[in-house]
Amino acid sequence: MTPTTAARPRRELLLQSAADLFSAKGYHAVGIDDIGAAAGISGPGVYRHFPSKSAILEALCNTAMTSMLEGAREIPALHEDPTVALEALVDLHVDFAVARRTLLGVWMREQRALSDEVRRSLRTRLRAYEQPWREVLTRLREDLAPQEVAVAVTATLSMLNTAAIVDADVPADRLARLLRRMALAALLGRRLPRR
Amino acid sequence: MTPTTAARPRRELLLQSAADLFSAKGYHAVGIDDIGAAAGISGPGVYRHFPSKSAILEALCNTAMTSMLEGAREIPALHEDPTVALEALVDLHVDFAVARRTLLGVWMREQRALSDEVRRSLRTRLRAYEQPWREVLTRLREDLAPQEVAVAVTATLSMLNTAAIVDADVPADRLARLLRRMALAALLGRRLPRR
DNA sequence: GCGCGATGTGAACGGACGCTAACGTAGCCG
DNA sequence: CGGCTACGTTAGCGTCCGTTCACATCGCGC
Repeated sequence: MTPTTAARPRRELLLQSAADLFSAKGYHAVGIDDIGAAAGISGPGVYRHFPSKSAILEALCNTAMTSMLEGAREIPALHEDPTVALEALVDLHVDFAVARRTLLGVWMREQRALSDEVRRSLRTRLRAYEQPWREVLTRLREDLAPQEVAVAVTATLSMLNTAAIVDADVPADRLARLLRRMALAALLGRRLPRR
Repeated sequence: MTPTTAARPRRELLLQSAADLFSAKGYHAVGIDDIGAAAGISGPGVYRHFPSKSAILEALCNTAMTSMLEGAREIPALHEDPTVALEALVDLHVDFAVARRTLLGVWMREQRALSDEVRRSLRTRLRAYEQPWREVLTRLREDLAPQEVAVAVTATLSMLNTAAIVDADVPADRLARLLRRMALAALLGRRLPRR
């Protein structure tokens, strides 16, 4: 578990609590008082750490996005073989989706609650995240038009993100392996790619 | 297009307007006044047709669910060959997802706004919808544990539902074919199933 | 013509909730 | 100590919005 209450700075505690609450009940069903209470302070004390409720959500979504981008940036350059690169991308995303499921769930479901401006920024960063996927897939699937490549990537990520929603009665490593296989099959098509 | 305004009963118009608005802005960002205005009446007149705002959302979600269930119920019995049955299920869902994209989008994103009771009911019906998928897939994939089959089905549907979100710059039939292939590949695995 | 149900309207209520205000206290630094 | 900053607390303001009320209007059966 996380190092207990007092040691961890309040701001982190608030983010964690808010993530859990948003994930469980949805952004609009959670009040500022709830968030504060879950972090050990009550109500308006939250405003000592965040300027608004939506700023908390924004921070969570940005954390999620940053976490994703961080890992994926250098993958495609590392491998000449596009199949290997694709496998690396899938692995990376699956691991992330399984490990930070609540954060990912919040990001997926609560974007609507953000201002247009912030949403645009997040969408831009998402496109950046998808970029290496598209590049690699373009090399592997010459039968697909560019927009089809884009759709295939979006659809695959959507499938992988199920990890954030699924009931936890499947052990994490088994879930990860299953999703990994499904994603690669979906992206590469059923005719065996190689080997 | 749909038969114009006056002819169609107001209730249907309200549902259509609400679906469009919810899909575009999200449930919480849409006011009763907006819904009324979009349907040609204003504000509280909506309450002549629905008891509450959430009842409109409920009606929309139920329509979506019913529409899905209706088609899928008798598929698996029709075909002895599980592969054929699976293809039929995929086709059915893809067609639905492409044809009623706004409705599906609302159902996907706005469930949180419903009461627990209604949500439970919808989840139950969703499980019923997924049942034939699980049966067929169980026959085809003896390597998967039952929970894994369930996850695979959920993940696949999640991927197919991307059709409701994707930017419309891919023609519907091409989108449908792409998603169909991806779904079958994901479900059957990359080692060719047969033939 | 006359009740009467169905449908729509503008006005207003009431509760929830995000956020501000005013104030207390503890630690730190000179 | 004196004072500044960081962090909390309780009380309450203001607003938004779903919902209700009281009241028109229209069409229709008797």
